[in-house]
Amino acid sequence: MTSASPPPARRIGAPDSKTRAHLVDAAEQLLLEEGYAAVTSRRVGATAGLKAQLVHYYFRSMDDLFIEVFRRRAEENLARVEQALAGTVSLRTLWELNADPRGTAFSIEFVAMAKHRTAIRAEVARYAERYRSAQLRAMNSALAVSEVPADTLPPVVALLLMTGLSQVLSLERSLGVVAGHDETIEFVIDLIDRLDARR
Amino acid sequence: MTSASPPPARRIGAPDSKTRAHLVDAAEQLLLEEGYAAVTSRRVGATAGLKAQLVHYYFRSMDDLFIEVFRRRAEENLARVEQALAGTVSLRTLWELNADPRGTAFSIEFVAMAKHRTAIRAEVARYAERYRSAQLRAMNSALAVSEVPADTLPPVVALLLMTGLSQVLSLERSLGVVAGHDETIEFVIDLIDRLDARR
DNA sequence: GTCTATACTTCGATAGAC
DNA sequence: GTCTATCGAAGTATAGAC
Repeated sequence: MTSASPPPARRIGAPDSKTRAHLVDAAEQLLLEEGYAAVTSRRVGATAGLKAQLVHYYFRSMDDLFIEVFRRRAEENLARVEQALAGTVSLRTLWELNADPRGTAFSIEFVAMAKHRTAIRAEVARYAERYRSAQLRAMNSALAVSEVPADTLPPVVALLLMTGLSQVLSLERSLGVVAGHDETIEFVIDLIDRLDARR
Repeated sequence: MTSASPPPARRIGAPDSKTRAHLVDAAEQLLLEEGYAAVTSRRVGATAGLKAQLVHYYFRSMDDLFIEVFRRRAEENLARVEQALAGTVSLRTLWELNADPRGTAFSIEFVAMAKHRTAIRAEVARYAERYRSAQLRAMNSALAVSEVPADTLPPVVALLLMTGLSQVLSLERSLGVVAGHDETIEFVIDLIDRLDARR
């Protein structure tokens, strides 16, 4: 659990501080409502009802704050997927985990940041691999149970198609572009349910 | 072609100025290389080798600059798709137009911005609909030629799957997460080519 | 028509007070 | 251990000189 920036000699607040948690909450809220560019120390402070300088007391840099926001949700999300994976998971469940709009909004912000900020990219990439691997295990078993042969539809392909589709849908919806969405969702869910019924 | 902001009483430079075009170039370069947060008047000026204040002479606001950057590329892109559409287009061509990594990088930035900035959202949404419609016409004809019945794979569904997949692939690649990519691309291209061969 | 001098705001970060 | 006073750099935008 190494830190993002090479350590400058400065005192940093306790990791379990309640104030610190409030700051992370405020940062997350701002991130989702106004995008990463709105997450400045001053605005985070104001949103949390605290002084802006506290952000720099609890976090070495803004990147460190972002990473904390990311980690908190990523771990929670990963836990959810791994829990759903405990039994034999259905394609339907897998689809619904992916389609969660809250998750996609979060993704957009962090992917946009990750493209240009090394510390954040490392964190996002690490999580993406773990997430992918968990999902792939689930997809493997789901397709096997429904007796879909791997040369008809390899699990990785199914997973990437699924992920891509739910991202595009969510992303377009956020723009107000929804032509064809209902038809597509209906088609996909219908297909998924037919496969799930084979088990 | 209305402007984004309600007009403040200030003089704005000629739209066909060469200096103005240089600023747009610089903004685009910065956007792609460092993300939208790096596109500030000062940095755009420095990149173009010009005074930062010129940005505000040629553009009412930074949003107006972003919209200009967007429009220039969007129109060019749309023209490319519509041109490819002139004859009967193959699925392969459609795939390749979508998979262009330069386009996806551009998309990420503008979609991230559009989520939180109304003027930009309006512009992006308008373009997205035109683009979608052009692509859909192409997909319709391509699938019809290959005799894929609409109840097996509706064109909208095919299009959204294709778009989603190419976006996810490009996005993950930018993070350095490429597990399963080659296999997926091979599978999809193979499928596409088999369908194209039926024509 | 084109550009610059300048104003004012907000940024991240630190040193040091409690 | 916790918080605040303060700094220098960078942000957008305008009014007015050429």
